[in-house]
Amino acid sequence: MEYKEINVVDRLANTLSILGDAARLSIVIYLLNQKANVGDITKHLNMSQPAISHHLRLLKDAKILKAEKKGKQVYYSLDDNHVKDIVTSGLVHMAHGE
Amino acid sequence: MEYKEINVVDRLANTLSILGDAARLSIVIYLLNQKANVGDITKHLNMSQPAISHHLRLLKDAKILKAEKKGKQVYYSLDDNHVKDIVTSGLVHMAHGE
DNA sequence: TTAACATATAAACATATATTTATATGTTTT
DNA sequence: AAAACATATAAATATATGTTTATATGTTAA
Repeated sequence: MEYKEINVVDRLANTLSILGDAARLSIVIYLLNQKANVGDITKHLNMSQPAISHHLRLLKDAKILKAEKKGKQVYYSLDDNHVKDIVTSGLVHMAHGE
Repeated sequence: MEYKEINVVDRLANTLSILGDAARLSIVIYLLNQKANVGDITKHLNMSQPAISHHLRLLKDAKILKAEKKGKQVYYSLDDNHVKDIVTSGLVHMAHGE
């Protein structure tokens, strides 16, 4: 018997809700083609460092990002390609939409 | 000059946040292959009718669903195929994921 | 080992969101 | 026109979420 029994719809809803925040979505988009550490991301988004860390934790908990410690910085990158398709397909659609 | 100047990222984030709720996502999935009225949806989701109406309004405001009045019932259906790809691709990924 | 740096955590606050209960609006049928 | 029905709206409440400020943890450099 599985550890937690959550259906596909609930899991997808959770993933989409995590992606459904402009700050987090910007982070994910920034990381579509590169990995970056917290300082980089903080500068890129122009937000406070604790706020960024908070969002990064949510993204990591949702298995959207993974973290890799390299000296005193922590580099974040996409955990896999599950989300990449959703985001890029979303971006394409938005670019077309009215 | 445009009425409101919202960039692609903000609009996508908004769409994803609307989809990122289990009740609303269930409604959208239910409507992937059919249109249905509020009563149908209410029975299908086993929620209160006002709660369903509330979610339907959010989905309509986000241009995810459109409404069509037919007698005393209101039929809801996908507004276009923008969202269909996002949801179906999301479902596929979740079905594969761990 | 102390200082400087990078990131994470915690508490506090403000805001947003979902759900219920009650009621209103609009449509058809009798 | 009244009754029955389908849906929408409003107010109230509860809960969740994002941001700030302050501080803690862990790592490298001096």
